[in-house]
Amino acid sequence: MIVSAPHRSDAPPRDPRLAAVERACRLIEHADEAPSLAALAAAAGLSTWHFHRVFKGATGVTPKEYAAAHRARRARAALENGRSVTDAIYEAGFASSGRFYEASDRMLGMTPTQYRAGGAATEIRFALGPCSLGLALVGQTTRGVCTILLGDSAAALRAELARRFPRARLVAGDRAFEAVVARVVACVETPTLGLDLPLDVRGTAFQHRVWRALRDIPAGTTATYGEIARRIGAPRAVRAVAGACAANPVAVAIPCHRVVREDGGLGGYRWGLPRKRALLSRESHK
DNA sequence: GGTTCTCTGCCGC
DNA sequence: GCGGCAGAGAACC
Repeated sequence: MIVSAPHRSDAPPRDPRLAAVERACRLIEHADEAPSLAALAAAAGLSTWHFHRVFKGATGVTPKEYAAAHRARRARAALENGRSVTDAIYEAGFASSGRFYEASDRMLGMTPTQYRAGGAATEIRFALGPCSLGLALVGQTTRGVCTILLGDSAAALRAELARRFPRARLVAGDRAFEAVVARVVACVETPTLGLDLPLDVRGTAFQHRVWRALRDIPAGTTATYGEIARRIGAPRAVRAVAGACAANPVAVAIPCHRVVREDGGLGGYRWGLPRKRALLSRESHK
């Protein structure tokens, strides 16, 4: 899901600008090569600059990001259908194989050949560590920390890990890995420390924007969902922001607990409101 | 490494 | 609400 874009089957949106954005999305999806900003704007009957703003306001991502995400989706689909890597490059509309390989790391998290083989090559080391909020499960790929889950039951956390990474090979962490867990636990106990470990988080372009904005919220302060939406330049995407917060794969490292409701309420928290409350109170007293 | 394209902040209508 | 510019940065060749 890249945008909360309206679907074709619905009644046509009353807002003609939304309709124009929708048409632009379809244009991007059906073109062999991503249409230029100027072409999209012309089709929408707006200036390039204004079209760009309207598009981003409605979808939360820029036309280019939308096109890139769509291209990535096409490449994934082609590879999943067992096409050769060369075919996938062609079908997804990449200009050259060099670009494709360059992009594939971000897009697939692995080389295209590995992805085609079912992603079995991804290995995630993980371990559980006790902390004052219960248990923390930390998972790490060769690139960085890919998941931090909080909970009370080791079995439930392991199940959650397997559910999130159904194709990965899950390997119990060794002694060396304990250090990583310790760092994460320290970050839970003293959230103001932050986590200086590399992260390996996958998400849509929109989710990455939100997550980046969350990491910019200073410890000890909070922001509202609406503020985050404005900071990423998508003031109307408040609900989508909340969705991206909920999809945060690395608790505490990306401080989604610092996002609260406009009315002063805490809002929700994937790992339970008591944990959100505890984290916030810890930060405010430092 | 130069050029083109994208993106955003700002202003004017 | 919309157009337009400037300037920075990214993408491209």
